Amino acid sequence: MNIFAEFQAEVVKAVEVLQAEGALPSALDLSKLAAEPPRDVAHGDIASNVAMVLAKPAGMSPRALAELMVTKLAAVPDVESLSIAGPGFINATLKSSVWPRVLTAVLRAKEGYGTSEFGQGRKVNVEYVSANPTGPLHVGHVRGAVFGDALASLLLATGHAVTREYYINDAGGQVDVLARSVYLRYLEALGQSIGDIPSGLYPGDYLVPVGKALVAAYGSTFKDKPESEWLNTFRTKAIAMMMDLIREDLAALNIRQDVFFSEKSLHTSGEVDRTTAYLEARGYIYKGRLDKPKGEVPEDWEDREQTLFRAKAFGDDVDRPLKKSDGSYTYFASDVAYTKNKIERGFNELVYVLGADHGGYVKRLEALAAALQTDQPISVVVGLCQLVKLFRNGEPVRMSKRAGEFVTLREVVEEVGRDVVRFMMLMRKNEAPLEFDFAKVTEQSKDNPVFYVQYAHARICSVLRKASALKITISSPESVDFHLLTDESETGLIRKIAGFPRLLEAAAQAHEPHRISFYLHDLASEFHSLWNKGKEAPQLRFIVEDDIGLSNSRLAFLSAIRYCIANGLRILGLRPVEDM
RNA sequence: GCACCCGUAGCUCAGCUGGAUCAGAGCGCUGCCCUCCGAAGGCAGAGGUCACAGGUUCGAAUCCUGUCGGGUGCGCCA
Repeated sequence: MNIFAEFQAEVVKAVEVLQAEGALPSALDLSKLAAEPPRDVAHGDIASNVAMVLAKPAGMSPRALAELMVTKLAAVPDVESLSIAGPGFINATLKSSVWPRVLTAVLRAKEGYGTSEFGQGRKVNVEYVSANPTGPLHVGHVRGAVFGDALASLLLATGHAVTREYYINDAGGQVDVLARSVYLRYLEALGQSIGDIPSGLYPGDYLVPVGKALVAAYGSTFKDKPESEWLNTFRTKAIAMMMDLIREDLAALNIRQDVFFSEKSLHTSGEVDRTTAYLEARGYIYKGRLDKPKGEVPEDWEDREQTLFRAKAFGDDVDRPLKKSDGSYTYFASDVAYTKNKIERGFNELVYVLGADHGGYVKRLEALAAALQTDQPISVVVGLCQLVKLFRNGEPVRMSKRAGEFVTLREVVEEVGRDVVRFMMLMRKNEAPLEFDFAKVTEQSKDNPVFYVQYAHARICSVLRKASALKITISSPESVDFHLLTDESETGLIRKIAGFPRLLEAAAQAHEPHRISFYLHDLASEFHSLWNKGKEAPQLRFIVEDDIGLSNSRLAFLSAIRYCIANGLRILGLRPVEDM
C-alpha cells in the first residue's frame, strides 16, 4: 500500500476527466507530476504540484487550475479535505481511516512491505567490484562493493530484474605478472630460496598457497623450464585461486554476485573480432592519429597512426584506440565487446560502479552504449564512489603500498563487523567523500548511526518479548483497533511508515541507496522519542497493563515499525538484531 | 590546457531531481529528564550572505553561464 502512488493515480484520473470534458487540452506531459509528503505536517498528508506543472500548458493560472482539480479530487474516498496553498499546491488531508489500513497492510505484507513493481519490465545489469584478479580486495574496494550490492538489492526490491555482475580482467599483462610472481612461489614451495621478490612482481604472501598448490598438482615438472611452458598453466591456476580469494572477501561482506564474466572469454569466443567488425561495418572505425596528451606525457609516447573508434561522435572527449602498436587489441576493445555482450543479453540499463579515479571512463562507457544500442535504447548509469578516508581515533591511517601497509577488506570487516562496514559505507551519497573512523564506528552510542538504528529494532523486540511474557499477544492484523493510536508521536510514526514504499521508489530511481540509511535513522529517532515520552506519560507506554485493547494496538503498531526497520536494513544487506 | 565530481553552521554531512515560514540533522558547547516496557536513550538553547557574480521563471541551495577554491583523471596500462 502506497498512499502517495494511489493519490497520484487519482490526480491523473482527474486530469483525464477534465481533458475528456474539454476543460484541459488533450496533450499534456504528466511526467513531472508529484505526490509527496509536505515539508510541514500542518499542510496535510499529501501535496500535489499538478496545478503548477500544468498551468502553463493549460493556459491557466495555477490557482484556477487547482480550483478545478479540487472539484474532481473531492470525490476521492480517502480524502477528508483539500486545500489550495502557496503558489498552487493542492494539499490533501486523508481520512483517519487510512492509517489503520496502512498498518494492517504492513502487518500483512511483513518482509515484503515497501517492495513494489515499480521497475517492472526493466532489466538491469549492475557491475561492481571487478577488481583485478591479482590479490585480495583492499579497503579501496569496500565502498564500491557495498554500494553496488545495496543498489542491486534496492532495484530488486522495487521490481527490477537485476543481474549482479563482476568483470574479471583476466586478459591483460597484469595476469602474466601474476603468473610470474606465482612461479617464484612455486620454486619456493619446491624448497628453493627465492630471496626478495623483484620489483614489478606481486610480493604478497597470499601467493604462497598458490605456489604450494601448483607443487601439489604438478610436482617439479616446471622447474628450470622456460616461461613459455608454464605461463598459461600458472596463470589459469593463479587467477582461479585469486578469484576464490576475492569471492571469500565478498562473502565476508555478505555479497554474492550472479555472474563472473571473463574478459579473456571475449577474445577466445571471437566476440572482440566480431564486435570490431560490427563497428567497422557501421563506419565507426577509422585510421588516424591522436593529439599528444595534454597532461603528463608518458615517456614512451610516439605519434603514430592507430585504429580508432569514433567515440567523439557519441559524446566522448577523444576517439579511442582499439589496437596496440603490436596489432593486439587494447583493453578498450574488450570493453566494446563486453558492452555488446551485455546489450545482447537484453539489459535496458547498464549500471557501472566505479572508483572516483575512474571518472574519466564515464563518457566512453556512455559512448559505447550509444554506438552499440539497437532498436531499444540503453541507459547507462555510472555510480562513482569517492575515496574513503580511514581514521583511527581521529588520526588518519596511512596506507602506502610500497611499505606494504595497505589494509585489506578482510581486516576491516574482521575489526568492526560486516554490518557496521556496510551501514557506514551507505551513510553518504556515493559521490561524497567519506570518513571512516575505526574507533567511532564500533562505539555503542547514539553517535554511531548503525548502533542507533539497530538499538531501535532491539528495543522493539524487547518490548514484544516483555509483552509475550505478560501473556499479551497480538491479535490478527484485521482485528486490531488502530484508531486508539492518537498521540502525535504515534500518528507521525505511522505517516513515516506510510512513506516507506515511496522512499524506496525514489531511492531506486535516483540510484541512491543512502536515502534508506537516512530514512532508517529518522525512523529510529522518532521511535526513541516516543519511547521517552512514555517515561513521563505512562499512558503512552506500549504496554498498558490494565488496557489490553490499547496494548494490543500499540504492540501491532510496534510490529509495523519493526518490519519497516528490518526491511530497510535487509535491503542494505544488514541483519536486524533482536538483542544487543 | 581539457573533462568529471565537490563547495550548505566551528566539525561531519542531509536537503526527496525547481516548491510552501526552508535554510536542516548529528557532533561539539550549555541546561534539564532514570521509583519507569532497555538512560546503550530523550527534551531544550545556539549557528550559516547555501563559495562568489550574473541569468532562466510564478518560485533557485537545487537548473544555465562565468569566476574562485578542493579532489580525480587525461595515448598503445588494466
